[in-house]
Amino acid sequence: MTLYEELTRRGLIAQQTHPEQIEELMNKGGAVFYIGFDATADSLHVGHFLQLTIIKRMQQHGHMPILLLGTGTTMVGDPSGRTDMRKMLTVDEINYNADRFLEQMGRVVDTNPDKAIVARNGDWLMKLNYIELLRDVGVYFSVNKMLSYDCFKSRMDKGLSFIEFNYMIMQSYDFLALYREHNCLMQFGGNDQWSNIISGVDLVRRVEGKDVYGMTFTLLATKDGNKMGKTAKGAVWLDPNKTDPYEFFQYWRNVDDADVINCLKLLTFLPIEEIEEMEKWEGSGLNKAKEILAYELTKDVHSKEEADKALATATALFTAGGEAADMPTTALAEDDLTGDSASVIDLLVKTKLAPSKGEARRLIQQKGISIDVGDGFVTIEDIAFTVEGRQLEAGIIIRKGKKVFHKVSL
RNA sequence: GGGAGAUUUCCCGAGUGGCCAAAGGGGGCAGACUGUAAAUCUGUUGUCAACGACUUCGGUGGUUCGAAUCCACCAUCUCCCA
Repeated sequence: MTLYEELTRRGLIAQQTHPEQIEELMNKGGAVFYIGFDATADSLHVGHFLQLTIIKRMQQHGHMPILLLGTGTTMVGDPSGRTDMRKMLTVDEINYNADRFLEQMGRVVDTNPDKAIVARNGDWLMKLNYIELLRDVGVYFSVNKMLSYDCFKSRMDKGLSFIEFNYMIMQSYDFLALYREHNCLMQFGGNDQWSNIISGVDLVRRVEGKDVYGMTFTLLATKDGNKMGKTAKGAVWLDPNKTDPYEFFQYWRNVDDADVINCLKLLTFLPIEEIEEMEKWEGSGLNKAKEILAYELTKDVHSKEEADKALATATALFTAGGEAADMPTTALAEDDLTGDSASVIDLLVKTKLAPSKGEARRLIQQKGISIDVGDGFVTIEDIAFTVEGRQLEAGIIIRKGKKVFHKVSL
């Protein structure tokens, strides 16, 4: 099976400008392509991870990726898929974020100079001269056409500032710059990048008279079209300090039945045949598929050790028997105690299981809290319940609802 | 530059002087049912020393016994005209 066939079979390909040429380039090997990453946060998220898996697959087939860090484009801010303007970031913030990106990328793809080119578009975008740019590049952009793109249409009533309107031009210029510098022939990205990508393809054709190609990948979304990788608390980050590996594991362990197979296909490196086999599993059998998904992703994003630990912890907590080694833990200090004990309410707040004491009270009243001081979980019924200092020294486990476990020690 | 309108709790959105910690929906959290799923039903969703108190309705000041609601100024946003 060729790489192109595999991507197709996994349902990864969303849109492409020149299907035959792209397929040919991909099957031949040695193609230079790029994917851009705007440094809008200090960690990558699962959407970025999907792009990274593509880069990895391409590397495995002997292609040369350009990892483009958007140090310049982030100064402008991509309006695609947004209903309001992004927060403006400072140069320092952007550079800091870009460095974090690069660190994290190294865990998924090969960033060695002979296997990948790392570029920062700030290097050329920041040097652009306004009038020159208008004359050299601006002439090729039709405002009428730009306005007809979906990414701008949706902003017509909400308002769209000129800076955001220019984002597309910046991204198009990147393609031109990378084509000139590295003979880069393809740009990939998430499907929300389609209009930015095709305008880059257009620009290179108009300026250089050269056909370059663009392809987008399916966005990671649930069956009913919601973005995946978001929780009430925010995004699911790849940075273990922002989303700890156990939480990361749990996120995937808990996806809807309807989404497991899709996630396996889009995000994991498991052979497609194996996944298609799982597609036949039904009902509670899918539980196993979710476990596989969670394990595979934790392994690919963090490490095999972290994945093993998370799996062992989950098994221990949910099916009993076994050591619950890896779970969020809070270590208390002596002065967190009142006398020689601590009230559950305080513990809930200190562990951040409850944001306020009122919330903590409510949880207890609704029988949502149970505690294991060494001999199994007991539901706490009394708001004034306290835990002894010596019990804390031995370590206790607080359980909130069904799925949230937290260890407390002294 | 001129005119019209908007700004409410996590989000949307009601509320136009006391009955407002503020309807309704969404989302979140918990309980039941389950498969660590979905759907459904129930409870809950500002803070606290909690049948009470305190802080909130863009900001600042004012009117009033009493303001999310009225007035003034400021800020931000949208629309229309130039």
